[in-house]
Amino acid sequence: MTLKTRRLRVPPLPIHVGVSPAIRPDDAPHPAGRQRGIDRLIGVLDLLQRRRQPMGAGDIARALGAPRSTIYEIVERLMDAQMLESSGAEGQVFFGRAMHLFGAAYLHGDAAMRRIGEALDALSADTGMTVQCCGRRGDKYVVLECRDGAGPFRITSEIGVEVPLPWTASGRLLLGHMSDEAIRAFVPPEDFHLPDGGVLPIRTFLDDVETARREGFSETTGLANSFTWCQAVPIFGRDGVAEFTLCFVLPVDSAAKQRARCLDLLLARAQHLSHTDTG
Amino acid sequence: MTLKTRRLRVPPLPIHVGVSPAIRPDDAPHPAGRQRGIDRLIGVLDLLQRRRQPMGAGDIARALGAPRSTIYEIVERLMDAQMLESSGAEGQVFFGRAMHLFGAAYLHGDAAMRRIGEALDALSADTGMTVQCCGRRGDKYVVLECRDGAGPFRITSEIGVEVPLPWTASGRLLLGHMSDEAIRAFVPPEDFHLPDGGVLPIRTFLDDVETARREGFSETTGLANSFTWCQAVPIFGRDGVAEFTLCFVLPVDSAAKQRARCLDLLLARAQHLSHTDTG
DNA sequence: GTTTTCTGTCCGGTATATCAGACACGCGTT
DNA sequence: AACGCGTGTCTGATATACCGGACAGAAAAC
Repeated sequence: MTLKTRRLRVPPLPIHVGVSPAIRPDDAPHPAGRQRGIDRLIGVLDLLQRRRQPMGAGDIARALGAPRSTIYEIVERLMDAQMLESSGAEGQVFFGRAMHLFGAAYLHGDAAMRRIGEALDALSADTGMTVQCCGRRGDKYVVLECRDGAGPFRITSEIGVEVPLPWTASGRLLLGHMSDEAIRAFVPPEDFHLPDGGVLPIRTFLDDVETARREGFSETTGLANSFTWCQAVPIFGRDGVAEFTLCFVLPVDSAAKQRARCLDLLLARAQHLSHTDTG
Repeated sequence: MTLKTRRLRVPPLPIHVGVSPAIRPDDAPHPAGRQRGIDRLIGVLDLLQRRRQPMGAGDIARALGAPRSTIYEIVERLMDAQMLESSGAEGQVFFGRAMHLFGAAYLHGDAAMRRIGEALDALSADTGMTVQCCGRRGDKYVVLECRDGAGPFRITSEIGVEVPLPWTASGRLLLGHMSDEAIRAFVPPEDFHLPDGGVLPIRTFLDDVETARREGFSETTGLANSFTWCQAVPIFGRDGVAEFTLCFVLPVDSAAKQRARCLDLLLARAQHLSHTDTG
């Protein structure tokens, strides 16, 4: 239970237009002691998914605080199974072909996700704008699916990028089922620090969540960046909790009329996808 | 080392238009004895990817010849990590959200695969036909990526479906780097039994492979089914081996002129994607 | 009704996977 | 040369993960 605050060398995370990646304190707490191979394996995959770039076995071991010999073993086994493959420079590994097949099987098998994909296609075709489906992963917001907009200077995003919930319109909806206290306890304090250096007051965020819950949608701008206008609407699961969101990422200078049209399209689609019958 | 030939209840495998799934004898040989958690985990994922449908923990254990208690444990852990999620009926599990994120990271990170995806988009837009990227997984052919054609009775396929190599045009190219003896040793004898009940003579197949290697493409019909005309061209890796193929799946009654055009498009794209400079 | 079959959970023993550490090697710096 | 640093491989010891089997409850079969 050694809680190291020492900050290991953090490799530069890629910067993406539209959403900037989450700043993790560093990595999951190192529970130390002997761990199961399965847990090591999951740690390796999660690490690669967050770093979003090939890593060497030694780097992985260091980042996870795991024994090198163990990680070398596991990485080798994962490469046999094509879940990892050598990538980039000598000795670097990243996700392999098998992961793609597993992921495709998920998309194909999950009826909700398949319908959402069709909705994104339609929204993208209708408007030419960047549209996303987002959800929660741990205490972060994550892009689950997206269709990039058209045009020379299009705003794009990347599946799997994690961002603090308070930076996003979707975040206001995805926490709509929680009480103020629950939200305070759930969202890490550092996630209220915006990338421009400012700090979002928690009270403001809680009010935003309440407003979003009442109005059934959320619009934000100037949070993760200053050049996008984000619209998000909730997709409710059977339990009435906002499981996913549909989002448009519009240029901040888009016309009010177009914004209104996009929001209407989103609301119609999301209502159709939700499991609640009470519109 | 009990080699059970008793055939366990085999759940019906889904039938897909265009390509029928591979008939596995049943499952991988059960090595028996105590196994590592990691190997069990990989077994679970591979099993679900082949069966292509949710399974209960008990079913998984039976299919793998693994102890129930172990599989229950591992499935639970995988659900915690969102690599599996409950799906379908009570107690059934299938791939989860995390697998999708891992798979998307693979597609994003693998430069070759990303360029292939763009090529498929272009080919699909140009022709409106079903187009695929295929590869080898073990001794089977597998669809790695696809874009389905337009139209009311379109021919579709599904990422991840495995099929015996001799049933496909791509199979003739993917074995192009092997000697006759190597091919005989590599392809399971039962894979020469076609779904219509006929048997493909090995000699014929070897000649096909030779022809495909010489001509740089392969066309087949009447193998996996009788209503498609398949065209495949190789994408060579740095070592000169056909690592992927690009394929059109055309209706068998398509015009010769259209076929010729499609083949030309394929060849141009694949040459551009190959790592060989000797066009 | 009884019986059988399945599911999900729990428990103790032991085969072994994980771990710490050593080692050889390559590479860049002093 | 000597040194520091990082990589990849190997080994032996031991903490424990995996396994077999038991158990209760539900559901299906008879």
